[in-house]
Amino acid sequence: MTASTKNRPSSDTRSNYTGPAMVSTGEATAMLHTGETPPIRVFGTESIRETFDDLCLQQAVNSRLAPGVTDLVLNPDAHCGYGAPVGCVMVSPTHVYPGPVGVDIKCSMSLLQLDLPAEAVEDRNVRRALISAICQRTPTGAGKGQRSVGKARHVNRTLGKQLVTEGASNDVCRALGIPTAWAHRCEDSHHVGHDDTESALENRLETLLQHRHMSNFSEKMQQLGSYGGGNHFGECEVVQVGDNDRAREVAQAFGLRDGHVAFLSHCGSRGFGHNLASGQFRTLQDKFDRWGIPLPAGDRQLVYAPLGSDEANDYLDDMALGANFATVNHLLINALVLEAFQEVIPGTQGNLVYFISHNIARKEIVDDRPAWVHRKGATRAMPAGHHSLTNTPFAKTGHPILLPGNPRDGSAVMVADEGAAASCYSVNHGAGRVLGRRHAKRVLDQATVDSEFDSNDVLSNCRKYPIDEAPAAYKDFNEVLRSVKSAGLASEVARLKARFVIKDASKADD
DNA sequence: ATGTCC
Repeated sequence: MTASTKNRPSSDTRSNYTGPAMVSTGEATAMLHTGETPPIRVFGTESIRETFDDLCLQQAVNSRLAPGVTDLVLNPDAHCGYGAPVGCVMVSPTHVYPGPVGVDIKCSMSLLQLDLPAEAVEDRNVRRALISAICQRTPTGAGKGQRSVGKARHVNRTLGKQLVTEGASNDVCRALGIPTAWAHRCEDSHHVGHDDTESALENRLETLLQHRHMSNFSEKMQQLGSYGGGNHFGECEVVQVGDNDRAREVAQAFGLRDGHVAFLSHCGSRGFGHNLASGQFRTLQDKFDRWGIPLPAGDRQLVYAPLGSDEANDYLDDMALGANFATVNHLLINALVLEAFQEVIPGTQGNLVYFISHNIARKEIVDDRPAWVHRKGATRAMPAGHHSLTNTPFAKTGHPILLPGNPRDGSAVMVADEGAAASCYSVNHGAGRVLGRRHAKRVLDQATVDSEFDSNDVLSNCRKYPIDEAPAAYKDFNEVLRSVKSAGLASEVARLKARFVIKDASKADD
């Protein structure tokens, strides 16, 4: 296979599909018809649905028709991905799919509420000092993981093995200086192996460590507490709670403070998760080749494993190992960010509002039976009273949904409504890309992008903001949120207004 | 997403 076709479906992918047949069923809902199988539910206003290009819709159809798939949902932020679109939910009671989890296992959002009033970060010099203190502790960029200041938090091999098998356990949190209470603010603080045991993960890890592609395990553990690159970021926000009684009530239950500073983070499982995901793709693709198993729609990114097989067990174990890394990575980042705030503004206190993934498969009850719900660029959205929230702090309200928008228009905290049942209890994971990276670099102007940050008084660690990450490379966030609200999936609790952004600046000067 | 192909 040549480099140019490697990441895209082969041309015969489209042979049995004559084009999208999208039928509008409401202001922000539609059905995408696949022929024989039930239609795909699509969420998005008409202008949002126009952003779905043919390949994105084709990927949705391919995924819906793949073996063992019983449901597929397309969200307003959907765009082309690997095999399945980014911005979709795929349900299967019988199969697991690495592609519709994604290559960054448990890529997630977290929000730290600080006890600082907005005025505390008004001074540009204070914000510059915060940017510097944070960047010294939570590095950005490929391969970066070494911290230059602060409390020593070296992750040795033993601690690395412990954290990828235990997740955010009390022992792991204590070893890394993470408040143990934060584990209760996680969608999942701990992922177990395919048989629901931790020992399965310990065994799988020992097997992996004998493989060459995992020989850099200790090195990858050093990346704990770092952002990485691409669309990952850290962002200082001012919380603006919605102007209605429900928003105020829910915000209070979430621990959000109107008019106060918060810190939003987006990152995943770094090089470790990438090693695991790419290893799984290679292994499964080799087996499909060797055994002559037909690929769904001829797409190598849609390889799968039937539940109960050794292949599925290994995949689920690898996903859990990567997910545990991502969980502890986010919690450590939040601890480091709090430490940075305390250095610049002594006495600052902070609490984790929530940590929630948008790239993970979870075993959930769908239509009264267990199924693997693959959310690829999609966020779990369970409303008040949902059985899975029993004994969590959010049983009576629904859990926080953290949606990054862009540094110009803000981000959002939402809460699910009853209507979320129609989307397999899911919403979007952000704005969604509207320009590909190469396209963005060609059509967007660096000076315009940078001056927009300046006129909005949003500071950044980047001298030049990465142009393929500019707000204009993403969909209209307000229209995306309007889609979610109008479809009855979730309600807005608060907006987050950016004051400064931490991004990987290393490729911005190309 | 990922030292952007072991």
